[in-house]
Amino acid sequence: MPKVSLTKISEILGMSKSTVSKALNNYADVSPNTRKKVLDLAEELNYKPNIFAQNLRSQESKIIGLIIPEIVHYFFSTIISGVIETSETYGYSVIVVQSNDDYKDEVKQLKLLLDKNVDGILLSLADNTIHFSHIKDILKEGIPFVLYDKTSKLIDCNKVVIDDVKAAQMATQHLIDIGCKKIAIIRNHLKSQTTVDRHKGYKKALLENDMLYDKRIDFEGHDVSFNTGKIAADIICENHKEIDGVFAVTDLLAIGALGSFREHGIAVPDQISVIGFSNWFLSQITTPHLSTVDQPGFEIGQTAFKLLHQEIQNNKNNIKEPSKTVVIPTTVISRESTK
Amino acid sequence: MPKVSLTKISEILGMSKSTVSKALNNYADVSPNTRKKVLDLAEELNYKPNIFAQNLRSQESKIIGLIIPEIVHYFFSTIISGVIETSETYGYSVIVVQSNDDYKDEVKQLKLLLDKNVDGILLSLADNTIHFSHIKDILKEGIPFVLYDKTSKLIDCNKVVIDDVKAAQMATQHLIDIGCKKIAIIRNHLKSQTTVDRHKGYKKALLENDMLYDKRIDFEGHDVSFNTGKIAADIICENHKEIDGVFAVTDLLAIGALGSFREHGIAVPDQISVIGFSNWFLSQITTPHLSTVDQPGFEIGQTAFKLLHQEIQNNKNNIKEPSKTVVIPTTVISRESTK
DNA sequence: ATATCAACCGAAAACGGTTTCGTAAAATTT
DNA sequence: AAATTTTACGAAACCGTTTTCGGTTGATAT
Repeated sequence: MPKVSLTKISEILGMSKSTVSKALNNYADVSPNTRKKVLDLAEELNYKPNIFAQNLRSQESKIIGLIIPEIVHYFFSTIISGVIETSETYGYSVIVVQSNDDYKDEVKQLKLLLDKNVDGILLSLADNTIHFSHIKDILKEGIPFVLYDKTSKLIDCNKVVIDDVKAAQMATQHLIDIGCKKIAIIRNHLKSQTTVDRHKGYKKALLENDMLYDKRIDFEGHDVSFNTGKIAADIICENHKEIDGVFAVTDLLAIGALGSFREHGIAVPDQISVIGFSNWFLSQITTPHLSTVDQPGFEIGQTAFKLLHQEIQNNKNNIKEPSKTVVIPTTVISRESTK
Repeated sequence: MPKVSLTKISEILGMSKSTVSKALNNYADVSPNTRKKVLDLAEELNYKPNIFAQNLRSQESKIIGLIIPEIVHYFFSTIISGVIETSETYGYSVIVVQSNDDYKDEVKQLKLLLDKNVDGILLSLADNTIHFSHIKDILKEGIPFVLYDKTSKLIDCNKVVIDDVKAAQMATQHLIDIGCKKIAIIRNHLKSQTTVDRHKGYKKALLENDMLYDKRIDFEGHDVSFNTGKIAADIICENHKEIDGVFAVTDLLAIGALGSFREHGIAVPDQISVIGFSNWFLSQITTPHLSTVDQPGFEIGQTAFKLLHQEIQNNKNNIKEPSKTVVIPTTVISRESTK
């Protein structure tokens, strides 16, 4: 079955490509009569415009690129979902690639997307990205670009983030509000910016409530896994009977701690309250259900796309706007693990 | 900064586009001398071929479409990951769209991808898809297409699936092997094909071990959620003390059951063994860790892409191959919840 | 000296649309 | 009846690349 092109239609109808094109695109200078003839035949032959030709002409693909650290990750998958659903309503599609939270891959994927001539790019920085020339290059070229979630002050572009400091502070404040007197933090190293910020928020809450920051109950693991949370909580059970509240910088750490407490026969929340961070799906199905901070991935993705789309429009109209950073609000979700 | 095209390079160098193009594409009929001049200037001007023009010429985009029922879903996200990683090594990108497990959306997204002129499509059928004309149409057009996970015998195309019957049988057999005498099943309605098959596998295992299928301990909920699992297990605790094994057709159902058993003070696995299905991430971090059936999403995605790629190649070479169905093997993962 | 052949290059068509601009015919105004 | 405007259409350029098909050199073989 031969593809039916605009040219073919024009030949059949004995008119020029121009007229056919105009008829199909609702131009004013085509008579109702010919318009009908064109539309009818197009319908009959099931004509679909060749998008490659349209892309070439318009120099745009209506496709954007999304670089995500990890696809198999609850929080990030909600972001993907937010980006994809929103972009669809604007007539855009999304090519998704993965950086594996690695600088090398990030650079590679960025280049790959540029080679595909996407209309814009959404990126969350890999953990170990400390040089930004690859990003500054594309900003210099004027390619629409927005950073989401993991960003850097050293890059001047549109961003959408959450306020990790404030969110962590609210989580800690929640523990204080329900009566905790000695609150530990479980976290990973301070090379991750989010961890730095959440750590800061934790200390800020303590300070504002005239509680002392105690280095001995600041548990630093080498990652944010279930096991790391478990190990930290093991130490709490053995050496720190005075602790009655735990703020874990991720839900996974918190759930690991929950497991340890159960094994040690320590009742949550009666003896110790636990709050996590991110509101992963699984925090709803632990026993007890985990209190946490909702980090609205869908909304982050949605907002990121909208910013990008705005940039794309501005680009077309030669408008330059100063960069802005949108902060998506977070909320503390109180469930069974805090009381 | 104006985009630098092949034409521009040819003008600067005072030669034809043809020669420049050939130099860049390693054609034999260009002298080492001119080749060097072209390559040097292209390098200097940071020339990037315009992919829109290449697409138009070659009539291919090196992009495939992936239609997934739900993005925010552990199993499906592993499939996405498998498709994306594999396609990358073949030089393809992936546009991801979501059907929300709904027929209407499936049709819409399929059309959307076709309009984008993707080189091929990967699809998992929505639960309520019972007419297949939208799919048969694109098969008729010869567009490379493969079904993964949820498929239908009524569609003649390449497929990649798991053997749900066999997997469920193995899961049940595992319970029997460890000594369970009375095994319940927790599932949703039989409108879902996967549920039908897993149900079948459960009964098959019972039959082969001369155990009676008992309708009263075949628990049908209206979905496969945590809560449904919990409710079913509540009934088990109250009315069916004889049950010493539970096969849940999803991990979520199993975890709901686990929660109920804990609340009722029933020890898992000492009093009752529980096995789930899918090996979601969260099955590793429950207490006790959940035994389950590994459903290798990454490999499914990987294989699906490879099949699609084969189809694309065959299409180019005008080769027609008969459809085949690849069955990805599943394995029982024995953890703490069965013993 | 001519015929043969390889090496190198370019003109031009092709992919399939969009859009500008010119113009002939028809309709309207003086 | 002449001047003007509107309507409707088409020619052609353009987007940027690939590839076929000749053709012009210069070197080699006869």
